[in-house]
Amino acid sequence: MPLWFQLAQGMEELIGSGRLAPGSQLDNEVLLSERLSLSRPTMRRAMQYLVDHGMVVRRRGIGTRVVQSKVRRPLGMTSLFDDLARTGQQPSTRVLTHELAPAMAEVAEALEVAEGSDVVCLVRLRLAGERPIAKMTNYLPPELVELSSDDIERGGLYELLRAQGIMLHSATQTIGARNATPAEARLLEESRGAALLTMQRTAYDDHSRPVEHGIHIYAASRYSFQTQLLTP
Amino acid sequence: MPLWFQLAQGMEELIGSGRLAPGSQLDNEVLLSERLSLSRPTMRRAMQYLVDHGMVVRRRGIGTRVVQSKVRRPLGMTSLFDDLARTGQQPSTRVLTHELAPAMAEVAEALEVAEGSDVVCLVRLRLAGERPIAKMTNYLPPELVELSSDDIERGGLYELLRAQGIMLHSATQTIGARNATPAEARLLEESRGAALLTMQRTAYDDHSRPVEHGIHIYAASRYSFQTQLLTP
DNA sequence: CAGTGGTCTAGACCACACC
DNA sequence: GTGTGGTCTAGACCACTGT
Repeated sequence: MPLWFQLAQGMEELIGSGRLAPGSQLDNEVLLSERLSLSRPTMRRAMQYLVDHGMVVRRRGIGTRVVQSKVRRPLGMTSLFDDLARTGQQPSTRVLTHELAPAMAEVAEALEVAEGSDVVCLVRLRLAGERPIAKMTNYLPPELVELSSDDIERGGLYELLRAQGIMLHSATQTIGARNATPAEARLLEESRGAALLTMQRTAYDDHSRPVEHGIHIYAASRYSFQTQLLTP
Repeated sequence: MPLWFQLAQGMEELIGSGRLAPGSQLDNEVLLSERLSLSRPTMRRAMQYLVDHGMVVRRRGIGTRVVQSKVRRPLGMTSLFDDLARTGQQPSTRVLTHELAPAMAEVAEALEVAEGSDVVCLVRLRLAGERPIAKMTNYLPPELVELSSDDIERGGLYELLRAQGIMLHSATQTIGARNATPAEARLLEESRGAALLTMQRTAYDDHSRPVEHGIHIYAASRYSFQTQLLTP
């Protein structure tokens, strides 16, 4: 583990625990690096990490201050479901469909395969406790991956892909909303025409090959997305 | 302008224009830095920028490859509205309300002021061409900012804040969905009970003071959010 | 002015992937 | 092996802020 990362983790711990108080000013980086017998670039690398994760603000001529800690969220997108999982509500997954099926136009375009060619189609129902909150439909190129339904019920899809040596690199998401069809309302235990959150996502590996396309619907009355973003 | 940034921009340009072909491998960083008479750390700083922006993939022992260019979006969140603006559909803004009003509980909490104390309340209607697509409600601490409705109709709210020396630092967003009330449906020219996309956002300046809280609703049939994200 | 972070250099060694 | 990116060091100068 790199020195600078250990350093950053240590400081993150200090900030998170409040031993470095929100709003307080850190010592300057030259002093800090001397005190820890590190070079300044190493110290700066750790500082950069803290800045990138929104934990401190640095200004030339002024110094480095710990950000007033709001709700500390990881960057990027999290969901209510993650929060539920953390706060103890039993989340679970039920596999509804797991089969080879011909790709619809949208899927074929996203996965860059011929329309109508076979792709892995996976439909899962996500539950919090006893109540369903999302229907997640995923499509994967068939040659990439060998999945068992058991594995899928247990862990996340992305962990499985990673375990097969597929390095995820980037993804594009579209978040929208629409009214539920009667069947969807029934499945998610919502009323007729209830508002649904929708998300489509295409994930790419580090060769820019599409690895997964998902079309998901969420019961909006019990689900939302949170993002924390830093203005660049 | 820093050397490494000019370098990064130059390479970004080369990649964007296709003179560095997608999928092609770059020369190793030692060679590149020698050829340009730069130190390796400077070259690495530029490379890091390209990695952070998803333009290249680097792997130890392998090399640096240009990512296959998908739709090149900026990182973070963009919206259909931005796309409309770029593709020429006339976007416009109409100020519906601009007044001092007592803060509701949600707003008071977000802006960290006493419930019922006065805050600037700003309600805008966003239109694409002739059709309304969003109702945006913003609350701002009254002492922070002096706004004219004219300014607001012309430019974005964030540009105005920046012009007043307020440095935005971070924001938290929650994206959800719900059914439109009759009044909302009428305003956005949607049918009764139509699905709406909702977004609440609180923005903070670099002293971690809340600077703005927004409660926005979007006509989901004509609006969605896009995000491009890199797996860290 | 003194103090801060930002940039840049020159060189060393290490960890990993492929042959 | 050989070649790649990743880490670390030591030191220099610059740009900005506040006094």
